[in-house]
Amino acid sequence: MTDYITLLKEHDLKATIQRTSILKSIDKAGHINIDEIYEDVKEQHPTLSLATIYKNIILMQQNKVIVEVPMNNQKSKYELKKDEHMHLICEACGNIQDTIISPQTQEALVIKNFTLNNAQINLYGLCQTCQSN
Amino acid sequence: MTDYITLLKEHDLKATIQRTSILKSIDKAGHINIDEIYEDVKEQHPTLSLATIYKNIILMQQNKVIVEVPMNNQKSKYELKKDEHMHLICEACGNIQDTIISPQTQEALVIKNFTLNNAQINLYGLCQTCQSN
DNA sequence: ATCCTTGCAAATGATTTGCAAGAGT
DNA sequence: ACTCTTGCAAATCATTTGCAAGGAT
Repeated sequence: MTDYITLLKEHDLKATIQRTSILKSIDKAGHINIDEIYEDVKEQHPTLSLATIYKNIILMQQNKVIVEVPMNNQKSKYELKKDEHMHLICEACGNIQDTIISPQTQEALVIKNFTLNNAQINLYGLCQTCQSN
Repeated sequence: MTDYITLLKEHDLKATIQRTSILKSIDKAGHINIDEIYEDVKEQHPTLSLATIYKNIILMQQNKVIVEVPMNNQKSKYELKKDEHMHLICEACGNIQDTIISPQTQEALVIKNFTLNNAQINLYGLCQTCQSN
């Protein structure tokens, strides 16, 4: 298990119960939206409010602890910041799977006259399980 | 100029003034969000309501006339559906530029055990103009 | 001790809905 | 003529804010 307290402090954020709980929830789920975090986190901390989650999601994004994954027609999900990767998003079951970006693709993302900061590669389709149904 | 009436009918939608106006607005801008469409479209059709835009954006997405481009921390933008391409999104000026996906990258997007439907490749960074400022 | 964070309730903003009147085929 | 679409206002849902009390360093 990652040490969420250290993670927060490394990014200049105070380590509160609320923040470590939110991080634990994101980490456990992999990719999760705000309402789902709220549902999850309430079990251990019934008084933790939605407003607190909103405030901290914004803060932790700014401080690069987490990353937003924008979804088509759905609420954004969030994940812990890690190396760049692609998302395979199943349009049937909503599941998101991480996949590495091949070196060839990496190269193709180097574009003339554009300074790349962050690449979002989201592939929408059907996961293995949903293909067979 | 594309014929929006034909475009709509081909996708089983009635051709109303409201819809052709929205399409014209999207086409003109390239990438545009709902509020911007509203501002634009009101000039010619002051009575056209926001609710109508929302309803039609949903409908035209379902009928594959337009495509949503989800933005990090901003309202989604919309574009006319066309061949797959990448988006170079400038984090400074907000401008979006379309770029083709190289054949090598195309290949790399063919993933085992995943049926690809639609690829969203969004590169966030600085455009040429904003680099020099 | 100080400054930051939380939780609540209220405010704001975005999106959706119901319905009667009007438009498209 | 028939059915779908529009515009309005109201309803709902999502997100943000202000503030007093509590927590982290």
